[in-house]
Amino acid sequence: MQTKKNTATAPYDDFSKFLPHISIDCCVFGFHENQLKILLIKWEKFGVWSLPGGFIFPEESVDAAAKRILQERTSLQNIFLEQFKIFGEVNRTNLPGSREMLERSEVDSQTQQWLLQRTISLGYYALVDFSKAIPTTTPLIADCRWWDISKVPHLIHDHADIVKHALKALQGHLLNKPIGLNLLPTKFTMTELRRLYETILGKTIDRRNFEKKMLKLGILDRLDEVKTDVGHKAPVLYRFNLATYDELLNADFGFGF
Amino acid sequence: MQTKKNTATAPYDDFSKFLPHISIDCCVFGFHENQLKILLIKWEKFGVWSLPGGFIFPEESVDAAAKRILQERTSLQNIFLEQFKIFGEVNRTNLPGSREMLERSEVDSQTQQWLLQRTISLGYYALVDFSKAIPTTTPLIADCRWWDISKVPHLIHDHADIVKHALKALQGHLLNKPIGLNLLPTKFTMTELRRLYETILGKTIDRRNFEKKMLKLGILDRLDEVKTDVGHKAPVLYRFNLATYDELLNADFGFGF
DNA sequence: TCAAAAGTGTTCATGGTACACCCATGA
DNA sequence: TCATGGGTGTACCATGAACACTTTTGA
Repeated sequence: MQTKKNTATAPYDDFSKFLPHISIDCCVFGFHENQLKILLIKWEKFGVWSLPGGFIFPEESVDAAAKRILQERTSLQNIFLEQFKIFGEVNRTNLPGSREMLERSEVDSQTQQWLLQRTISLGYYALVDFSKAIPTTTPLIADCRWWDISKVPHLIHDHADIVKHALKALQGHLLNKPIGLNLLPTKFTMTELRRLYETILGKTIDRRNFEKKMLKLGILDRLDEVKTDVGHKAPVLYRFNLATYDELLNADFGFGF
Repeated sequence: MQTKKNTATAPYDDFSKFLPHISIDCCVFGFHENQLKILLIKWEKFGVWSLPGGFIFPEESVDAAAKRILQERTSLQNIFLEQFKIFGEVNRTNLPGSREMLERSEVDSQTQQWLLQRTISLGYYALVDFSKAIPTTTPLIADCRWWDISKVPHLIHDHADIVKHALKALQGHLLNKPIGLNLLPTKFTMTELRRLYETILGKTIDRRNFEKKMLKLGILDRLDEVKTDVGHKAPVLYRFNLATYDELLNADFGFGF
């Protein structure tokens, strides 16, 4: 796995350039080896893992800020982003442990205050093609890497809660947002697509019924190409048909009525 | 319709008590005479209609702020609230027209600055029992009343857009949030429930099939009571069975797989 | 030759949709 | 007595769920 270093980023003392009391936290999901992955960062001075996040410039829309933050972390343009929840409890950045952690670190008191102050976090999730994202560190961020969703380490503040809610949102959006399109590489097998659904929903799905249903949706193009070197019968590759996929997403859902 | 006056509210010059750059805007929905209604306020000094909204105190959670804002406007406790979208464009509070409107008003320049500054709005919708909410004015708010959702007047800033997104969220939540429970009075007829669904979805639903499906869900108790004085055969009244309703909402939705 | 996953169809049960007639009530 | 909506059942169709055997490939 590739990791990039980016040394051209804002130092601590630039926080005053941002809007106060508002942050963005992002759950970046990827899919690799039939596992759902999440991108986490480790703060250099605190030695604690956290969701990638950041703050908003006064002349920048919230969506643009989220995009900027993620570009910095993944080196990707055009990331699929969804805002899923606001985390607005008064003490979420000042829980037992947060203050102690900061005080133990070598961070100046002005920065400590910024990081401990009451902050409303806007929760986004992002879907990226695992094979194209390049986890990128910056001077403040000692590590940035993928974690299996079932093995995330202890996280700062309420970030474990944020991940939980992001997963729930992802489940709810599986049928009406382009989740597969954004998490899979351009060409994929039916089994890879099914594993993605199984991982997100947390249950197994009948192989034949899944294929029938997916093909009937009309959003997949079957390619004249198979995936070889897999140790068994070579499976056919598919890709999403963007035109019909868009049509489907824009269609009404009927809601059963 | 009852309207209450509340004279004990913060004057203009108290804005500095709130967190800057963040506001809450609420789409309060009610249901009356088979029509979906929305509660709007009219600013005294600007003469323009707007969503009820407000700001957040430093020591108050976002949800608590939304609750407080709505209690002030409806005199209701325990309002059903859902955060549905963030409105984060840079110029959303400073669109063509906003500045002119404020300059024409008699509002002091400090207040003008507060109202025109870049503000991220957290969009909530609320569902209330129309018959129990009491639209309440305050010294700054000259009018507060229900509008038919199809007849909302011109609104300040991007509030028309906020309403549009709230409606879409409401449609999406119709099957997995307690929409009917919160919009209808305790006792209601099957037709009233169906009209609510029809209004929100914007389409007609077969009367017999709707009743069958609703009853099969097992969330309705049929009462030994009818609604009289209706000019036709007296319809049976129902009420929601909270226990089975909760069970249903907490259940998985299957997502078709 | 063995292990692992691919490819492929049918049956059954459930749920959705379409549809029409008589009844009770208040004006 | 009339207008309005209430109450009720069936037939057809579409969709979902369950389920097993043969084939291909790489190790």
